[in-house]
Amino acid sequence: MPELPEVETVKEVLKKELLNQKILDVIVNYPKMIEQISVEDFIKNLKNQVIIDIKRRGKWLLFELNDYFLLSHLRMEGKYYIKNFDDEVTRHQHVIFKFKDFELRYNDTRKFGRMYLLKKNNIYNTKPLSELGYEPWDVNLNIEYLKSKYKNKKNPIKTVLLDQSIIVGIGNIYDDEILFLSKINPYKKASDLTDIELSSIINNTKVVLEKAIKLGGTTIKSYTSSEGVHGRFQNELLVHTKKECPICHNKLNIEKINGRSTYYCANCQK
DNA sequence: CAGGTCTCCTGCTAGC
DNA sequence: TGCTAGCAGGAGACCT
Repeated sequence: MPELPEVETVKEVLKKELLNQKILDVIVNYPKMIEQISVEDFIKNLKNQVIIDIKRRGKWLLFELNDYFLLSHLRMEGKYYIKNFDDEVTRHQHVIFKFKDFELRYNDTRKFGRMYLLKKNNIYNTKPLSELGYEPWDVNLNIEYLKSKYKNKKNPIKTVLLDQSIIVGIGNIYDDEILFLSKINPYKKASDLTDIELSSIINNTKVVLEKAIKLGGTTIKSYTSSEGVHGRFQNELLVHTKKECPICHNKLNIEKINGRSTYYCANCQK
């Protein structure tokens, strides 16, 4: 499941292939994937646009074109494949972008991914990007900021860390890793966290995500960032998917918190 | 405003 | 062996 490091990896892989390439045609096999505008307009507006840059904001991929930004959220299983024209189109390849010498195919088994095509001006102040909180490395992400955001949050910190309007990029896997490194029990109410705990969360978010980016993300089950690209961070996971605490060797708790499977050590995380 | 629940999807798995 | 019910999960919609 793509979280920030996986999207960062996809971005880098796609930049190598797609910069300065002109979109010649687009095929949409699953219209619900396109938000806000009709498939007809989506295709019409994309034709002849050149990919000037590819950026990332939170878990969103941003394809910068001449006149638009194409936003793509991979959600659970979205992947981009570079294919030849005559490669077989499988049932999970929902959007196909045709370039001069190859095709870019958006593949998504569960069809949860979404795309927006937005006029270029002011995209960071337009939904969906306007709803996002700080990047983990933003200097504005500090204890005072988290305190103000968490003040009225009675939900478990496990749940609140997933809230993209506060900090972007954390998904269910890295959430568990961050809380383990911070020695914080996932059930602890966000509003009850001390300054030291908030500081730990800020630091460990950066530590975990930076390391995952260096290793090309995490490959669990079906998720690969791009065809043939496998992350290696899964080898570094401390608690998520694990059975035993790497520090005290107690058996890890595996429980559902607000519907999300959560791995933690009840002994080390207070 | 905060929080709970439902929804979207399909592949996989536990259980019979 | 073959079937099905149930589960996984990011984020938005909708309700309280």
